[in-house]
Amino acid sequence: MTQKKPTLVSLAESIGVSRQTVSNVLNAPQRVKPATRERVLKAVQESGYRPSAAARQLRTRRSMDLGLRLTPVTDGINGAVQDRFLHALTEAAQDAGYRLTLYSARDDEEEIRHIDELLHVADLDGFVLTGTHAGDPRTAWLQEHAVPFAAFGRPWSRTADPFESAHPWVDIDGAAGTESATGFLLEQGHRRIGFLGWRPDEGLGDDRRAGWRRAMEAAGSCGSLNELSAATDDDVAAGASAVDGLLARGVTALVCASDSLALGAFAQLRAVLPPEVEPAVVGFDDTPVAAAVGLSSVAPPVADAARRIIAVLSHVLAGRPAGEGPHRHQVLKPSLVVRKPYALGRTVPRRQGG
Amino acid sequence: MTQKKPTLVSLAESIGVSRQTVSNVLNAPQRVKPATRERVLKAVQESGYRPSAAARQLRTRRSMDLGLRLTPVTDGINGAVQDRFLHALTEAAQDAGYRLTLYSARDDEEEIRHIDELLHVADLDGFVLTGTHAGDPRTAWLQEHAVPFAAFGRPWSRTADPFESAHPWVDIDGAAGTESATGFLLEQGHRRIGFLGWRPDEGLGDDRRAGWRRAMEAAGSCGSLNELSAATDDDVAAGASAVDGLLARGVTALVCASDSLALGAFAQLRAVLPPEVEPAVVGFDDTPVAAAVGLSSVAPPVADAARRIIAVLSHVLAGRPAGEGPHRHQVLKPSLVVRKPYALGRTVPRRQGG
DNA sequence: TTGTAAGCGTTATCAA
DNA sequence: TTGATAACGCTTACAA
Repeated sequence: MTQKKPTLVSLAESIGVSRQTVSNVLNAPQRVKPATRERVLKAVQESGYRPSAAARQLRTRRSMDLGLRLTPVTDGINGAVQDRFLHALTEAAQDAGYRLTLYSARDDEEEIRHIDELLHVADLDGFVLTGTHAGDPRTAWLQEHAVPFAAFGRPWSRTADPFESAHPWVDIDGAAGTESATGFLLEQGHRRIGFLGWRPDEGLGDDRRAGWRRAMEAAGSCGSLNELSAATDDDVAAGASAVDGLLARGVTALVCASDSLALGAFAQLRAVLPPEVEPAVVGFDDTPVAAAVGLSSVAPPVADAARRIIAVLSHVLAGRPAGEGPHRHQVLKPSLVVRKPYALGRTVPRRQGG
Repeated sequence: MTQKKPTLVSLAESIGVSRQTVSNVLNAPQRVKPATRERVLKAVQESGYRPSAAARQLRTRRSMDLGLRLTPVTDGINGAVQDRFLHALTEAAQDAGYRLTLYSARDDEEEIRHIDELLHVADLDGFVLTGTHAGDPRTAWLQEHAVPFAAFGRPWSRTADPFESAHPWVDIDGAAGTESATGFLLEQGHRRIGFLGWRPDEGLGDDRRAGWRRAMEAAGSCGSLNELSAATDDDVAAGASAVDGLLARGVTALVCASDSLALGAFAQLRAVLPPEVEPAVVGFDDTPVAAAVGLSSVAPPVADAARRIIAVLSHVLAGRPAGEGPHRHQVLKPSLVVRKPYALGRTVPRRQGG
């Protein structure tokens, strides 16, 4: 039943060639005479021989294994993005001949320790970084130690140009996303469109806010833009409680930095507005929650991003020159998913705790 | 900057002992004289030496690596369970000294091919199976090939006793979950409580239906139970469209086999019932969507399950006898999370009795 | 075009 | 208690 696994040697012996010939057939077929090549390949097929990754790794110093940190699911809503990303990344890595090893870390420092450990112990070939932010210690560490990696997220910095960055990265154009969301609301006739986002972060959040601002300014709404913008924590309750202030300033529609915020805002608007007025809210990330409650949302092409990340990273790992191959810095445009809200309820959402 | 990685040999030379002594300090400390042991350990610390997994694996034939399939996120709602499970599993594996390798497969046959491949190539020590079902070809294959594994999900079968199963598994007691959900609705005064589930599957779905049935029978509702039960696909739309038929049969409250179904049913009830009537619906899995919408739901202890799976599996892999150590077959009771619709973020968890 | 020799870093075996 | 020797399965360099 369970057959003993053939090795290069046992296979070579069984067909009367040296183990080197078999290795060549697999790694440098052109060096082997077609006739013997055929014979060897047939034997490989029949025996089900697969080279041992450990042995190969020991010799070549390449593990064909990539590392990815799994961040704790904070909120469950925005966590869905990680889920989709992970899945696409697994498939892309698999297709490219790489395996994916997960590790879990609470913060950047812990992640660095894990990377260091995995580098020593398992000889990982490279890493995929997610959630890059201003002053990210991980990119610095990896570059210092000459570890190949690609980031999902540009290197946020006020001073440096991300397109000059030494490491490859793929990112979503958040600004373009909120810009098109704002454009959509403008088309619907809204003029005082608010933005509900996070506190200034020199990163993701500011980028999304910038897109809204750009669209508003292009539409001629200058001057009072600051008062249409709110900055809070990233959860449903915070989204709900920010709404009243914005309404007081005459806001009739909202672009949000996340689906969590959007959902909170949406629920609150449902509670406050007259029943015949449909709340005009657009979220960000197109999570299952948005789909479930019928919330419009900006949909980042995470699966595409994952594939591109593997493409650049494996290009780098193959030792190919940076000039050819996939672009080392890519910004992907999100799309807008427009939905009609379900009638889920009219109750007032409340802030947890106090 | 980047220091050259020390090896067993270089480390041994640097302190003037044989490489074997260093190896012994690490793997069989009791065989080494305390004095030298100290000396070696100190050198290990200072040099930051870590044994190479590949070399060790080549020698010991153990990879300290476990495999897990990542199933495609079908619906996004129920997928959240996989996310939580994966996270807990990663941490547990990490803590137990194992690494986790992911692979993606569309169906059981493809999974088996991947397992076979990973076994040959990467010498994985074991696998974690999820989503077991009646007539599962994977368990058969793994047993036939003597591959260690543990399943999240009992071996569903009409004939065989799952507790007699040869392989370890951990499962959620779905019936207990729906039973307590039904009990909760009974307490609220409902009498005609419907069940909205999937078509008969000799597995997960039937189990959840059975719990509802048990609670209803215990409450004296015999006879007409079948007409209170509906079976559909597992998505929001199907949940919504099943509602009318159930209402026509006098159902006043619903226990659902998933949050997708529950959400659909809930939305439909909101649309159909008079505004002052709060729909009484309980979902299953306690997904972020349920939390966001304020839907009561049965919460399976997935994180706990993940930890227990790693515990049994690593017990098996350590070659320990089945008699001692963690139980090889474990059924975990879910809890019921009671929410008020749209009381966003405000949850009242209830403990499940007995 | 094919075969031989050496070595990747570790642990198992056994002798000192 | 310690150390020498021999693998584990593979690839690289070089010789035939």
